[in-house]
Amino acid sequence: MVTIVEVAERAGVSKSTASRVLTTIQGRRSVRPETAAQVMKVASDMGYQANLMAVGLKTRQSRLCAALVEGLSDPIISRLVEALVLSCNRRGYHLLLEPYSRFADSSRDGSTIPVGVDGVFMVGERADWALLYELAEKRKVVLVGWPPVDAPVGQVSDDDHKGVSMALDHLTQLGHSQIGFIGAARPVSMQRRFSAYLNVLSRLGLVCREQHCRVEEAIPEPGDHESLFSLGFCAMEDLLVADDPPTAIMCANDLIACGAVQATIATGAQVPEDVSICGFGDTPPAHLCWPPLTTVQTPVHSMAESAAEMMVKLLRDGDASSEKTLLSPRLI
Amino acid sequence: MVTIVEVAERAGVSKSTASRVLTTIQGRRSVRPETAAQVMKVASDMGYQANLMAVGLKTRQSRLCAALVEGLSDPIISRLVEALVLSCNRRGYHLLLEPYSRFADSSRDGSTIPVGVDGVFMVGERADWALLYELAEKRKVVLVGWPPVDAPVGQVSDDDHKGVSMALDHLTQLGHSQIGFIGAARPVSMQRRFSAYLNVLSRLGLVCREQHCRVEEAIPEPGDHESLFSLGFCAMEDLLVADDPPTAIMCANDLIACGAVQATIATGAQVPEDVSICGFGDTPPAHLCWPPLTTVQTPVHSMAESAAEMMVKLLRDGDASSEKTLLSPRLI
DNA sequence: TGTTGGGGTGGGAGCGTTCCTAACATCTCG
DNA sequence: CGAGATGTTAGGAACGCTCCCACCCCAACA
Repeated sequence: MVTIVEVAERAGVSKSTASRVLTTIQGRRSVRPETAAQVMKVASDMGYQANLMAVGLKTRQSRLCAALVEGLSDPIISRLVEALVLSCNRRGYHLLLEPYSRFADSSRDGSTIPVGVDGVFMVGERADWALLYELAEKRKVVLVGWPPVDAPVGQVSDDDHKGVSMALDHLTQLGHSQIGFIGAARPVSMQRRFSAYLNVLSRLGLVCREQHCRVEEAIPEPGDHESLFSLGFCAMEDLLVADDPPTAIMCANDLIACGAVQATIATGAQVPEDVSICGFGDTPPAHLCWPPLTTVQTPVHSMAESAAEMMVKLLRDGDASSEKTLLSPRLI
Repeated sequence: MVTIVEVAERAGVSKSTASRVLTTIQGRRSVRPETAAQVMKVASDMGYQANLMAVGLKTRQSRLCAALVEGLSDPIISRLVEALVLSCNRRGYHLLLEPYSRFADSSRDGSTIPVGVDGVFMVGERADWALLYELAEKRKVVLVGWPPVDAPVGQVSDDDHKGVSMALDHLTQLGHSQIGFIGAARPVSMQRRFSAYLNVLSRLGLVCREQHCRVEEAIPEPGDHESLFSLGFCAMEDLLVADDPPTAIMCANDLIACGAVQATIATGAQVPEDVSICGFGDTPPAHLCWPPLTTVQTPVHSMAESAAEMMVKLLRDGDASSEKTLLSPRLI
């Protein structure tokens, strides 16, 4: 472990000068070029790396952010987190992974997030408002993938309405007019997708038949693939045996869509010849369906990029105003 | 931000005493019970939380570990990481998520792991030996899910051989004798599964026919679901049209198995009536197949638990000896 | 020649902890 | 009743760093 004083001694300068050279990003602040070069050389020769703890203690910022995530095994979440790590690193920040459910267990006071982390990303779509407000009091918070909320925190989300709209446009262009929906009443993202579905349908001049929609009341656990899959499977079985079944189905996410596809195939029908099925999220499961699923791609990379950018801006400017970014998805 | 001196002042003691009370885990070291209780009360009233940076600077340990992971979007990896976070937290450690690929980009000198993190988990099955040895020089390293390696690092892995053995036992009990295999030549886990397959087959007194095996040379990227899926799909299509096709297939992982199942169904055959298909990993995709896949469950939770335990032991005892743990999977 | 000014540099305090050492109080026993 | 043992507490240095402040030197100017 080589310290800055050792570097300074070897370079024949004081630790102040060494510090000045080593911490200055670009704007030189009055240090002779030769001195700077010398310090730089010695530092890299000795393999000097600043001690995170000491810097953090002194400057009162750790360049550490926490990512509060619930259900990392959810494919879309894991892709989002993966992208977020990269985006943060690119800006000189490291990411601390904190599970969310733990807060529900404990006194949910957020105290398990160590003092010293600069900011917190809350990623997922399950909202714990109490925790959010508490966290926002002492730290910068950026919500990723959450539904819009009225709080002084940064927010990045994908545009569900636009995604649904794109999907339904696509389906009507294929000639469908009887378009059903399968989803759940919660979490909020699914709820929003359903209302977007209703909304877009009326815009397109189509009627929504109640018997073409299945919105389950049971709230699936995050990351619980099986129950989502079987939700789609059962709902689809149900829809297919009814009179006058829909010719196309919009699903609230890919897992549900996979279930729906399998159910359709199990009854002997063809996808997409007999029924068109559209998913949402462009998660890995979408690639595991055969035939491949049509799906709305959540823009994980640009979401992560925006979130990280928003965080550094929040941290730099201390701007507490609630900034919101909505990103458009793409149809695959 | 409330410091320990403020707590001490309010409690009417010196900061030393406050520190003694607050840091002592259980074994009381000579502080009067009433004093301790008083300090405790004041601390919790004021919402005192020790400053991570200061503690880290002083004690020279941060209670921070880095998880070097490649391909978080791989379902088994994300489940493993999720479990690892929990296991670490339970032991008072926080987990820093670091992408792996970044090291390949940069000078792969591991310098992006901030000074101060106590230990590094390397999770995945893609081995970068150079990086490993370099890391192991200055830090405690625990390998999770890696193939066994001869280095002074902790190692936790699942028992591939046993898993394959269990699966093949199961298949033979169902009456199969013509058991094929689909996999790839890399990463090492797949390679090991194939050799386990050959091994177990001969133990069972069965012959391995070359035309029943497909071991692809192309190495799939971690987290690349599509290529694994299509690998399984194509290989299975191939196997089914051959003369005297196998009646059962052991796949090197779940994604491949999913592809194989879909390919079988696409040709009009029934699973498992006509062909039995077995996966490996018990990843979410296994639940998305219809009919549900038989699979070998990787014991992610116990792997994470062992890895975390091994890390704290390594950190505590400074024991550099290479400890290895093999954990048995379960058949689902 | 004395004064100013500014570029370049060193000294040192202090960030919030932990922990070593010394001091003090109380008790035990010869 | 005093020496030593024991238990409890306070003081202060140190961890590695940043940054404020003071300092020095030399050119420029009066």
